[in-house]
Amino acid sequence: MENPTTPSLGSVPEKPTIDGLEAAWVPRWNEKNVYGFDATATRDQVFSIDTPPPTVSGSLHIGHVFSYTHADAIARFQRMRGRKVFYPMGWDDNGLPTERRVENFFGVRCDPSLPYDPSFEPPAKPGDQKISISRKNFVELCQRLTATDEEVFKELWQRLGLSVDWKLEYSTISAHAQEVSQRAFLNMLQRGEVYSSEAPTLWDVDFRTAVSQAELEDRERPGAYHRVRFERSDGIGGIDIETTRPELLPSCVALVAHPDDARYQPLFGTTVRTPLFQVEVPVVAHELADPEKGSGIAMICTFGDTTDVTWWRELRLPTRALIGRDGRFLPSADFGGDQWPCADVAAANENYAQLAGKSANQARTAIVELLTTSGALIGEPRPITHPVKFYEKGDRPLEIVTSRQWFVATMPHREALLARGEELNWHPDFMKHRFKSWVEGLNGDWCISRQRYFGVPFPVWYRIDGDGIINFDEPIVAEAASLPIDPSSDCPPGFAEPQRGQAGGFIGDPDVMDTWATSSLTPQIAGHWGTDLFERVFPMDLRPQAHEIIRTWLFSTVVRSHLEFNSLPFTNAAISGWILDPDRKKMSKSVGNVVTPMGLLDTHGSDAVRYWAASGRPGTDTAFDEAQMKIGRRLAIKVLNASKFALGRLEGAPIPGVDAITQPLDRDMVAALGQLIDETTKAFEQYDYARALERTEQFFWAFCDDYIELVKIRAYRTESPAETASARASLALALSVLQRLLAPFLPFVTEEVWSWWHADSVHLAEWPTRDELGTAGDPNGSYEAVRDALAAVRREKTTSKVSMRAEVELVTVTNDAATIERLRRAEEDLKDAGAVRTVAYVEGAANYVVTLAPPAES
RNA sequence: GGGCGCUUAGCUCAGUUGGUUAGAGCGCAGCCUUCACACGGCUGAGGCCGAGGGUUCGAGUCCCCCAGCGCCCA
Repeated sequence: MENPTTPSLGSVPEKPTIDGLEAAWVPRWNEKNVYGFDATATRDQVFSIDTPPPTVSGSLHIGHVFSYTHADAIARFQRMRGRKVFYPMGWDDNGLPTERRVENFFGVRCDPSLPYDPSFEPPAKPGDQKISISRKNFVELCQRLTATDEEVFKELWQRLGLSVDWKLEYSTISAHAQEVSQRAFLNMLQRGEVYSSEAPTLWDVDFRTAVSQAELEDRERPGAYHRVRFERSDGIGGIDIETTRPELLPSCVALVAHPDDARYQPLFGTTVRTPLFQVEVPVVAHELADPEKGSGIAMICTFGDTTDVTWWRELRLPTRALIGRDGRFLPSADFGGDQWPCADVAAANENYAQLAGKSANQARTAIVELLTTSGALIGEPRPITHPVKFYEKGDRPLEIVTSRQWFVATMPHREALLARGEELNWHPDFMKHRFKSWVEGLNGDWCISRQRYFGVPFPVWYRIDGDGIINFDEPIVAEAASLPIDPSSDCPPGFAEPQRGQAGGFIGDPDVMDTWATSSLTPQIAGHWGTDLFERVFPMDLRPQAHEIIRTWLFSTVVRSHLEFNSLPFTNAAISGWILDPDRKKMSKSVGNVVTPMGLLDTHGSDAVRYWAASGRPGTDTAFDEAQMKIGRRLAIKVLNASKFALGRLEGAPIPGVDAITQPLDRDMVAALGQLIDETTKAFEQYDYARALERTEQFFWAFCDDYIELVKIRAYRTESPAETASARASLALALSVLQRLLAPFLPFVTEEVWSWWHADSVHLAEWPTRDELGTAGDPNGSYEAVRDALAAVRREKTTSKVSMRAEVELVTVTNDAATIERLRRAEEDLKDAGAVRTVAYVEGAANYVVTLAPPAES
């Protein structure tokens, strides 16, 4: 390595401190465009990162700091290796979380039927009663709030030291992101990969929107098995079924048992009558029926759960849906209609009247009463606890409601998607199983439409025929050049605004896209799909993210890229773990709210918090541990002090090159340094930042505690120029290498100390290589042998309760010949570091006898 | 029910193709008012590597089985 500089330490503070380094360096990095992407770089020179866009309406928690630090360490490593790093930051502002926050923050509610009010201003303080506003007004408030959220997030990210190129900032609600979303949607439509259909869909009755399988979660809820008797149509006996949802009895379309179930085999093909409603339903066979569950025979209703939907579809059963979009039973049912044969319509309607307008819970109470009275309820309901499907952000169990939705046809591509999962490099590798089991468990196409307001609209309209019937099958698509459009305010080609909603006219698609339908396009959005830039960054090199969104973000991105480009969207996925409470439980809200990321950065310093984060191994859940941050802080301070001291030894004269490294101790230390470079480089190449940090840290402390101590006097000594030069060259080399190896983890303190002897940023310096060591490295065992002897001297001083500066009269080293030779060649260093006067050597089993000098007369 | 991961010192964790007396940090104890660092330094005491079985000259490391914890999927 060349060291043309003569350190001039005029800029080194007398008492250096790590406090305030963030405030000093963030603006300078911005000014000097240290992290700017070189948009002229060719694809092979680029390292591109598909940064997760955080949901801005949520607050950033410590888990974000954790995983974003991991990605940043990798970005910094790649940048120092000479790659042109494409590291954007996006904001995910679409979707329900933002809507909810806007409703609460401003005290408003969206009513799409209202006209836009350009002069609307929300009240200074939200009132008890929410104000209804138009969709456009609502969206404006969403944008206003997310804009301020984004500023707060950006400040935190900069403070944390993320080496993002802020010129590449994007948001998922921007016109650009909308344009990309709509274009990608239209491409899929053209290729037949997306379709709309009136079908049973998972439905949240509070948000009144469809949700997708990826947004489900099971929650254990109390319920009860109700044993209900159906009378056989032939009049010879009844069949008892068990159900947790007796209120769906009027929606019953069949009974089902396993085809191999001998108890029910004779009944397949026969019919039974539902109690209370006297509807004749068949007894059918299907393998999904569980003989172990309840009485082994179940009622199929349209629709109680997703299994009902499967049975309904595969067995071609009629539809008798009775739950509305508000989760309440419809006002009436068509008993006796074409699809609804009924032996006693009057009784059925009378009983149904007890359910009409009620919620599921209320209806359950009512029907249990009716069943009890009629004698069809056998025994008492048996309480159980069972998993119930919820929308992850919802408070009431999901219903299944038939509605028109847009779907991406994922099911035909399952095998191909599984192959994509295999093709992707997962870090750690075992995370691939999450993807695999998710794809294998898919039970339907991906529903991407949401009946919400704040999101990307579908760029289509529908013709209304002369009779006022909407033709959903042949949507009018927006012209590519016009994107992005909002079909609720923009007019389709060939129509005029007055024709909206009129017979013979058109109507816009009312829905918005699922948030994942947009964020699955982050490579296209960030990389400006369609421009020259995209070719330079796609497929991305790295997707860093947490494991909880493998089934959503990672999966959906793979789907979109597979369909659009027939490739993976990124070649590597680095999956971060979760932050757990110190008691190993999932981080609780209460703790997360008390311990804000910004507060931690204030208390410990950004480098310290990053140190804690980078200590968490890839994919491993990590305990929230402020003690670890204190250790990181200590390391940062040590970097500061050790650098100051070492540079002080180098001051005043040119630093010799590596050819000057001639002393065995120095050459052995440099050999170890070379090994460290190999190890950390390899670890980083495998995305194992934690190992790189651990090894570097370990080396660094030994370097400070032992090597600097051993050579600090020699580096000053003038009577033996070669030995002095060797010490000075080695110190400079090791210091330079260590500062650079630590730079991805401790960007602030390393930049500070680097600036004391370099003009350019350490973050643009070259990642250390063995080449720069020249032939200086020579693994000869001296470093370890001398450290061992020094430890023996220190041990004696400690047990004798004297200062480390106390003089030692004699050290008698007993050891094998080779070790003795190593020590002999570094004897002066040992004497310097241990204040030793004489060293004697004896061959034999390893032992040190340290004789302290009598205390000096004072 | 299927799958994945974890179980090593009081705590948090390393331990990369199996190789001599198992490592680090924190904490703890003791010492050192040291001229880079008291936001420090030095030294030390702590472990039959979750249980059982197997392969091997040799197992924390490989195989089988069991248990506990966590997560993913159904």
